[in-house]
Amino acid sequence: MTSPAAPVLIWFRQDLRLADNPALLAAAATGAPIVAVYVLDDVSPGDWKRGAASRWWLHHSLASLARDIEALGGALTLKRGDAREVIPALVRETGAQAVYWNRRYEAWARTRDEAIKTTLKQVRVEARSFNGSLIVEPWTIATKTGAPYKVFTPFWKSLLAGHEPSEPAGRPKALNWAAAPQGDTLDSLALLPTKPDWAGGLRDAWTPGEVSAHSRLSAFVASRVKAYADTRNLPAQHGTSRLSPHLHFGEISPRQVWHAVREAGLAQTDGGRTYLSEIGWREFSYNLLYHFPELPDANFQPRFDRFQWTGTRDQLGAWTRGETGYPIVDAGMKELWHTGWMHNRVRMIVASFLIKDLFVHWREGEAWFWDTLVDADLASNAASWQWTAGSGADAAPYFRIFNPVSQGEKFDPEGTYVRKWIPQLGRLRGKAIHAPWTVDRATLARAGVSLGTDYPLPIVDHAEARKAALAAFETIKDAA
DNA sequence: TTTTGAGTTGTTCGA
DNA sequence: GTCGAACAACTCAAA
Repeated sequence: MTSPAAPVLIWFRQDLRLADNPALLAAAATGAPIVAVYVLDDVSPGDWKRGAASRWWLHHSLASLARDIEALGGALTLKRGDAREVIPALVRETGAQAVYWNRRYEAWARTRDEAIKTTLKQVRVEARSFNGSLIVEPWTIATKTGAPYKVFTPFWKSLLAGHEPSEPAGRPKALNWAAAPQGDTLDSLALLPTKPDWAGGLRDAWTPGEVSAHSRLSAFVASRVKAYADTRNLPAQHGTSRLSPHLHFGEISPRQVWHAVREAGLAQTDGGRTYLSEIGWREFSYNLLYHFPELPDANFQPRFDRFQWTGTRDQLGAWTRGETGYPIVDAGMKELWHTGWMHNRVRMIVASFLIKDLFVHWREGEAWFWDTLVDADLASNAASWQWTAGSGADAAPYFRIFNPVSQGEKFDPEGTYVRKWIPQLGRLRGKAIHAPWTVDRATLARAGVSLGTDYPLPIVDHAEARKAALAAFETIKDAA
């Protein structure tokens, strides 16, 4: 089926945008009519099945992409099922001459995509993949000896030295659409929560989609990049870009982000450099995931296999519910639960607490984040949890144990963030709000707080937990 | 091949 | 209150 009118199928995945989309641009450049498809594939083996918050986002992002495509006279076909069957079936149905997509880097996705490529080639259908979500492909950056980088700083220097991204492309000027095949309705994909509908907080906090991604980026570049180096650590302030879910779903590309910062003349400022290095961490995480595909599942440093994770289900439960008795930890867990997102500084605090105060395996934290974050990303999530645990590449040193009280005092000095998410502590003043168990009864009473009733007592003693953690890490040192 | 300097995000203690 | 050192040892990456 290679008549001149045979369509090109563009398979959308985590690139839910029209601008700067290499696969879409290449499809448009062929001049052939286009069939646009998204496949909800929950059945490919090895898949980390998308979590609930992420599904909510996906629903709205797909709705947004479908609207944008319709505005250009086309239609987005939705399908659910095993992509290894769905894509070839769509090719047969539409008589497509080619399938184009942007790459993904998870082990299961790579295996699946390779299989699809093979299937398509057997029936003489062209299959082409593109880089739509990274500044550099993970196989392009290597040390002098050709090995993948395992340390962030040299990785990032190497990228900056020779791999600055080219100018992002715009939307394709004109798209020639083929008749869209029959698909499933968005509602039938059942991506939204029903009973109960817990997504109210997500709706208040976010607007998925390409247009919204760009307004967030513009607002961030216009007003907050300059001070980013100083304000990014303050969870009560809106100092970060909050682009993570948009980047995860490919509603915006890192190349577009990079150029927006550069166009504004901020790339060489403290704020700009610091911010772009966060994009660098995203790249680095993908680099790690690509070269070490087991990163989400296994300790990067095998000696951590000996670590005794003695935390209990109850402790994990208290952490997930935000009932640890440490206000900055609990505030973060509440923010996550209600908005599907948590400020990065607080992510580090809660992660350190789960691992080093509660001795719960980092994979439990990874799994909870996977289910509850709208920006849940296999590469970033895995790399970050292993970093905190100390089990990862270029990981935090074992003695870096966050003190939840001093972190609260340092980064939420007015207690504004805690007050927002734990209103029952709202009338405590000064440092008291970060350590209510240290406050005398009279003061607590005046603030209307009854510890153990309105708000839990600490479930562990941090000072003791810290000592225990240091001792535990001692036991997994490599034998001399 | 060997050597050398470095390595996101912290805390505590003692001067 | 502020400051520097100690907290380990190891691995990485380049010279």
